[in-house]
Order: sequence, then structure tokens, then C-alpha cells
Amino acid sequence: MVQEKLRSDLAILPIGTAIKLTGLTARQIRYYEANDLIKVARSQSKQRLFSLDDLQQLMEIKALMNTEHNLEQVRQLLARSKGTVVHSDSQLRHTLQDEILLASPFNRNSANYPSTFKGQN
DNA sequence: CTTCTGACA
DNA sequence: TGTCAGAA
Repeated sequence: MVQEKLRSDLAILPIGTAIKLTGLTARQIRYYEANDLIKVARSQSKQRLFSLDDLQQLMEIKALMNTEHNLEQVRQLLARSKGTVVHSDSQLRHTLQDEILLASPFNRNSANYPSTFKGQN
């Protein structure tokens, strides 16, 4: 028989579940969404609805934020991982890790950089 | 009770 | 990022 698989693409989980399953705070999840790091479905009453894939996505972001805590960089790497077809879970992290090292060290327009590093952003 | 948005001691 | 307010 054709093994039915879980509809991991269906958005039905409230943020409370996302919080418990990802370990992130509501603040963080909303912040990431506001910055286009993740697209979250909404119910007719504006309530956010997450799919298991979304939670997986959040875990990716969580891991990325742990390495390179810069929203812009994470956004770029994430956008690319979307189009890159194959990527197994651990493989994705390594790929992203590499890209982070390659495209991130300190290449910001050195033009407007005081002298000291500030917090994250 | 849970979630949403906006704002800031 | 935390947290509080006011509304849904």
C-alpha cells in the first residue's frame, strides 16, 4: 500500500505549539517572520498557522542565528537553500556553514563603520 | 485562556 | 529580546 505521509506542509499549528516544539520565543518567531526569514500562514482571524515544515524551517533559522546572528545573512542563505534542490538535513547545515564562512567574515561596507563593533543588529 | 500588534522603562 | 497594554 502507498504509505501515506504526514502532511508536513499543512499549516495548522498555533504559535504556542511552535514555541514548545522549537524552543524559540513568540518574540523571536514573530521577529523572524517580520524580517522575511520565514513565511507563515494566517487564519482568517490573523492567527499564525505553522506547518511541520515551518517548524523545521524555524529550527534551521535557530541554528543559523546561533552561528551568524545577522538577519540579512541568514535571509540570504535561507533563500538560496530554497532553490538548491537536494540538501539532506545535516548536509544543509554544512552547506550553510561553508557559505557563511565564505560570504560573511567581515564584508560589510567598511565605509560606515565607526571603530568598534556594536551588538548584533 | 491564547494570540496579535505596537511600543519602550 | 523581554515585556506590558489593549483588543480580538
